Amino acid sequence: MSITLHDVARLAGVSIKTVSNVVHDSPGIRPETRARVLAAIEELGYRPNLTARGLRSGRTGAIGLVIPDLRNAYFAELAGAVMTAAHARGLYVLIEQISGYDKASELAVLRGPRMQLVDGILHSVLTLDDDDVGMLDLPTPLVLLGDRIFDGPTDHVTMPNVAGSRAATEHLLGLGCRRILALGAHPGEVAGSAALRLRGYGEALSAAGVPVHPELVIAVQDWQRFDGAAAMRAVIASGLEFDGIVAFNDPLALGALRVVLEAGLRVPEDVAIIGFDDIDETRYSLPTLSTIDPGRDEIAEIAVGWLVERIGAPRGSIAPREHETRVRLVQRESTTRS
Amino acid sequence: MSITLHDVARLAGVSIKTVSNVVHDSPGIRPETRARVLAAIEELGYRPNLTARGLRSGRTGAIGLVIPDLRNAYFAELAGAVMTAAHARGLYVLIEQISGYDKASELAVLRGPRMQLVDGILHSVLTLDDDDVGMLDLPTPLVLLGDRIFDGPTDHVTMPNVAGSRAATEHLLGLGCRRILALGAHPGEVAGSAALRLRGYGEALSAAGVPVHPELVIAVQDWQRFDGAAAMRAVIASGLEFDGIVAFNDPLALGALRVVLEAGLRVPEDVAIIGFDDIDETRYSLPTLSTIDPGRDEIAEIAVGWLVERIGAPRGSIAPREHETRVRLVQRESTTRS
DNA sequence: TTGAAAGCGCTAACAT
DNA sequence: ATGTTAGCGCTTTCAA
Repeated sequence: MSITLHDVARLAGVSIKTVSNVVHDSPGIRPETRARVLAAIEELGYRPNLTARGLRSGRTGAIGLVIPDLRNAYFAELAGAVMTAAHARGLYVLIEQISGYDKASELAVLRGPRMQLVDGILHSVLTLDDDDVGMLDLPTPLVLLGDRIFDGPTDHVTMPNVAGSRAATEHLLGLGCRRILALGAHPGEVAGSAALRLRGYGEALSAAGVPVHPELVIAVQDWQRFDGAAAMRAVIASGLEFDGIVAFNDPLALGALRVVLEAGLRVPEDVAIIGFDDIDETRYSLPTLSTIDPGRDEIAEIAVGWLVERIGAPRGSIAPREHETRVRLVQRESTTRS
Repeated sequence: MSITLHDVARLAGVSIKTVSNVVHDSPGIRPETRARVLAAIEELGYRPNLTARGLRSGRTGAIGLVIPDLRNAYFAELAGAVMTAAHARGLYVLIEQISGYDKASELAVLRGPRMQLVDGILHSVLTLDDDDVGMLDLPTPLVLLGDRIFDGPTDHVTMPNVAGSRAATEHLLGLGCRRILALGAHPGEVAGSAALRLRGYGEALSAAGVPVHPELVIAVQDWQRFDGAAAMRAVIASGLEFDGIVAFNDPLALGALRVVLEAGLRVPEDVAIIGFDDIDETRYSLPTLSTIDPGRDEIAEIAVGWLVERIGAPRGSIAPREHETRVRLVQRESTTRS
């Protein structure tokens, strides 16, 4: 069996209360007592039992991170950032992936048994939307990430979707592009990144007085390289003319890049391409990919901070807050015409 | 406060033992009693407190996964596979990243407070080697992943490093390549993937009667795209002749691919390139990248299974086991000459 | 400044 | 077939 407070207390010749006080640096302990206890702890190699502490205190010291898929580079990088932010506050992170692409799976994870042992949840919303905010009234403190729910019952941290894709589009317009594809639309979707990024695209064109051609808005199923490549094959086969691509995320852009090059077009001379998310890979493609940096570390830092505040505060005492990170356009070779 | 066994017992008019039995599907409960208890559970929305259960049973229901870096695609994909395997057994996964590239950081994570609340640890060894196995004598059941420690005190699951790079090299030899670069060596390293993969490369050449030229073995600092690109720039600048590249992982191969193409060489016609790990990205590069599939799902499945066995068995009762996954070469465009 | 004791919610040995 | 009860290791009043 492992060493308990009692063992330490016995060796030090004090009560367990005193040992506990020493462990917690509580004030009002005579230096010599403290030294004796510390020595006993050292000698026995005592380590507090976190489970027992959790049972007693009602806290586990863990936060849950609910994300769609760790295999997706964006979320893997986000998870890394969240872990860093959490560790800085002495918390650990329990990552859960949403198993299916539907509301039932998403709610199942949030309500599931695993999220029982966390003090709070960071949730990157996948399919839920404003109609479902009622379902988010969990007993556990919650902070939302992503772009599907804005008027939820709790804090929300997001990236500048509209401003980002607007900046991306303006960047291509500045290069002289006039027939810019918007790659990654989800037709019929109202909430969600696809809708917001499409809005930014439209705003940029309108502001520049460039007509918005519906045929330049390219729908895709998913946001993987595969989808970007497939969609671009169809575009090229159809003979549609274009001179720039604003892709709604980096994998889409990389998939499109590949097909565009295969078709014998030059990037950025014939077609300028820009992505969104600034995943690591964009630095190493050929050509390197311009993109929008979503401020992942900033998102993680704010979200964890807010969650910690909520965990420490009485339920309902904090009004929902909203934070959007700053836009930063990262220009690389795919949009740099010499 | 939350609902406890007592609340349910009171409502159902039974003792907490009976409720506990129902929750655990223990045999010997009259159907009508069970129905009554189930109804009470439903009515009150009772959820067992996992912390209390953990304190009582000495199990937490969690396993720890200690990996170098979630931002690395290989480990992110491995983590996903481990989570899937763990969930199938009703366990959750606590991921920890090793903060620094040194033995102290690595041991700190293994011994750290967070690994206290797991029943067992899956550890992808980063810097420890055979000299350090003594340090792995943890109180917690442990299964090792990776290629640095083979004669450790516990189970070890690995991929076919030697056989994989040998197969990769043989594949290029089969295409007619005779001056094949080995990209990714770590000079002086004995344990670790780099040494093993270099051995496989040498074995293939020797078996084919092709001389091993030391200048074709290219050392790199790290195994990122950046390093592959930098090393290849130096190679090309030096005027060294080569007609194939066996890269020791996929990012190295992708970095090299980029530089080779920039230099005006054709892939695979002038230079055939093959990587190692089969990360998702290899399906989408231009050209797509041939690689060695390390059997990630198989690794996760076996490792979690063995860890569960160790958790359930008395300490020291299971002799160390070893499992190496099967080699599978994935041929894609970068080595397909028509 | 330190000690004694109750109890967090659960499991399991022991009774009935 | 079901009930009683003693802890798991810790925190936390309440006393001394």
